[in-house]
Amino acid sequence: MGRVTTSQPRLLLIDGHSMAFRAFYALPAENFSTSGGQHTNAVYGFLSMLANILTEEKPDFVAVAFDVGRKTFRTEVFPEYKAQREAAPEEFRGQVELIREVLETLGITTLSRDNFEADDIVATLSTQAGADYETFLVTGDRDYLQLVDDSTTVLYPMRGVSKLHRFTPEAVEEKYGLSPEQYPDFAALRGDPSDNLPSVPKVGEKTATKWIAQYGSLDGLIEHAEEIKGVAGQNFRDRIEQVKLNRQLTQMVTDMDLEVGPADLGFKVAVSSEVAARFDELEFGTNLRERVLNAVPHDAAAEAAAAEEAPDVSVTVVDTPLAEWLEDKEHVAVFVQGDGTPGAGDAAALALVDSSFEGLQIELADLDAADDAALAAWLESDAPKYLHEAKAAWHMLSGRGIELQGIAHDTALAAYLLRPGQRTYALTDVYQRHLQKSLGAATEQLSLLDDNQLVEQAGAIMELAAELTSQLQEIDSFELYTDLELPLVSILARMEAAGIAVDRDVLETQRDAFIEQVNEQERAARELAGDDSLNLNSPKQLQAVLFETFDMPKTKKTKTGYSTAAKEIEQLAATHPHPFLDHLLAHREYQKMKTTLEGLIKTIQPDGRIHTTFNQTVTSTGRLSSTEPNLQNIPVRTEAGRQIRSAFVVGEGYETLITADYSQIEMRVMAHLSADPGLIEAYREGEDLHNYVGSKVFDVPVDEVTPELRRRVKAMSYGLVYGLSAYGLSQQLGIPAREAKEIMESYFERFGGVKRYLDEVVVQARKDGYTSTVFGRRRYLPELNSDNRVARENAERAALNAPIQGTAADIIKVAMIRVDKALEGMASRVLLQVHDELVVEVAPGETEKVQSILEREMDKAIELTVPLEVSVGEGKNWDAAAH
DNA sequence: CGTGTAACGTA
DNA sequence: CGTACGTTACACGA
Repeated sequence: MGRVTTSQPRLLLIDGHSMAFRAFYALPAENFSTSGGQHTNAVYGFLSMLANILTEEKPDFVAVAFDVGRKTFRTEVFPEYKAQREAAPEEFRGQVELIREVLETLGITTLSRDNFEADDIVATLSTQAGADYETFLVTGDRDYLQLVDDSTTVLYPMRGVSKLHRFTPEAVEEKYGLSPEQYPDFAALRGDPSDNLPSVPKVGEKTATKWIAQYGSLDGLIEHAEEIKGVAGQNFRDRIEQVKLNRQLTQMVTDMDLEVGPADLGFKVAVSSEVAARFDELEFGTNLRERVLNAVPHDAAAEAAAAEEAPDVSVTVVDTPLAEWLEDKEHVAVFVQGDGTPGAGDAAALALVDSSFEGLQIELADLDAADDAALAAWLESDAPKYLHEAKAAWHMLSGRGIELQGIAHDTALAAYLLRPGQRTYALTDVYQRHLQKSLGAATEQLSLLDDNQLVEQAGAIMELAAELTSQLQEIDSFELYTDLELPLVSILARMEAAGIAVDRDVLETQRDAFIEQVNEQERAARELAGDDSLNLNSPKQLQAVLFETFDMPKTKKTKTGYSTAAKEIEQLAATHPHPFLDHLLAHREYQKMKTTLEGLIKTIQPDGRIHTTFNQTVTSTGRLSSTEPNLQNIPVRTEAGRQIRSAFVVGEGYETLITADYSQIEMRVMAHLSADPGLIEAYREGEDLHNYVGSKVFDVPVDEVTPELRRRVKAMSYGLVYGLSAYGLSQQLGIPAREAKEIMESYFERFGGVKRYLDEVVVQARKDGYTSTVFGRRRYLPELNSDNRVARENAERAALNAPIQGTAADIIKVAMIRVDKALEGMASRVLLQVHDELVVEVAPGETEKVQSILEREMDKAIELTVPLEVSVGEGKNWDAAAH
């Protein structure tokens, strides 16, 4: 609007490093980083700026130039050139490479050349463009002002990167009192601390401007050097050679031999799915992605234009009677709306869409008896149904007395297997992620519902089912999906619906006891601190008491001060005993127990049972997670903790609880994956693993492995599964780093297969971009190739752990399916899964049978090179059933 | 009121 | 400077 359009093509040249750096300092690094620790603030800021400029300037040709390293022809002439610059901050590392990758994905040319700076590339291209192009140079480096002319404008960031100042010849003149050609003369004379170019004493910006203006150029000034009076004049005469060198360095190279010219810098058409994948990797939202994508030519542009007229999902709503419509449908996408709370769900409305995208939308309250019965019968039949988050739908329908069967697709699960570790798998997000189309979320309130809103959701599920199926097949994960994750959906739904019985009285009695204890510890601690309103839960207040009132030695630093974690307090108590510390630690434990108990009591439903939700799409490794409440972290290690466990009891009509767990499953998976002969032998011989490993590592007979040695070996064995370092081991064991290193070396010497495996896993993952479990479950770890050391090492440890933890997760999922099948026809039922443990509620008379089913089916879940070991316990409550 | 951090429970 | 989670409470900024 308002811009004079010329017939000339528009050329945009960006100094990539310069602008990345500006972006880096414009946005706080700590607010932009991926879950793996790679900072992305410069990437984000750069792309945001790029989107703005592209939209504003609408260039026909674009290139972004980058420096290659520090060494250039300039440093050869003048080794001090830019030598004072410190290494870029750690947080900046890797971001330039990420920017280049995104630019390439966007179809924008990037250029760099050994021995030259980005300046020279830009200067050469802009010179080649001459008057034939309207050229825009984007940079935070004022040396570029020498390139400004009638057809070349420099866009220079003023504050942050959002406001760009336009330097035309007039603007340069106005700001510096010099012409663009005079600018490099001025810069050479003034010197430049940022490039480490020396200045002339007594000659600053003012004098430099005056002299250059007076004599027209540096050459003119040098010719008349003898005329200049005063100390400044003498200083200049003394340093003419340095100034000449400055001028030489400031001069940009305008005649590089580049393999491309301005006309070669057109956009390549960006593939929006690839752009989406890049942005997902960087964990950027869809907002920036849309802005950037819309600023460049891309494949979905045509679709998007069409989409403005027609909705993305195109479904025909019909008014065929329900029962008739359902006849001989092969597959149907189902979208259910309602409340998916386990044990308390309800369905309000649903939509059905068939494979020809013909659909119905039904409010359940409106159905007549015949249709109601037909619908229920169909939902409970084996007829294949495609859903998104089928477990929630199961609970909704369960509220209407319908037990959903025939779950043939769950597009949330499919999306999870394709891209684990995403923050959300909501239908609209998955739709956007995998089909690059947008879908409005359905209104939750029934009264506000459009006539076809639910049908659109079901249509999206139908579309996604086809797309995700082929994507899963491409990565050989379709069987994992159909044979493992999908069958688990209804098993988990039934577990959640069953819930686990608790003894409310026991929980409340325990809670009251802990309240007493908490109050007592709090009173004592407040008295000692001399502050009767001290909040022991406030790290801030605690720091004040510990390090100011009591003046104790400082603990480990945290972001907000000094740590008040139990571990640190314990250390403090060991070196500086103080009753306040004892009360504090006691308070911590009781307080934790108290809140755990209060949380649990709140979640008891009217049936006297707690119904957790198992999430199947949360973890990046393949484990389940448990929420509302989390029943996978109920205390067990302390006596007080076991008391809480004892409140989880066998329900009415049932006889007992059985728990069955895999012993050392991750170590066994490690033995299998590493194929280490030593570990395999230990398990095959049925040795106590840690004693066996201890005897090898410390070179003593098995029966001479002391408890202390065993403890160290155990810590190390488990640590290795997590990517433990020698330093970490020394910290955990409280031994010198040297000693820890020796133990690890000795371990790797005796168990070379483990060492080889762990190294290999990272190498392979770096090459592939992902790790795989025995069952083919992938975890993508792009940050293995990050330049950011912290991010990269985090990813390496994740790569070590993912195949092991993930395979163990796969195994127990297989076991759950087998156990569920074996329990068919019996009244006993699985209630909980805690990663390597199943909790079963046993009906009268079925104890022995259930026990043998668990032992058999869990054992047969997979055949590894080492045996699995399942241990089973039985009792009236969860604690008593432990073993 | 929502968001981030510290702390701490589990496998 | 050991992986994977969820919940609680506090502190802070909109």
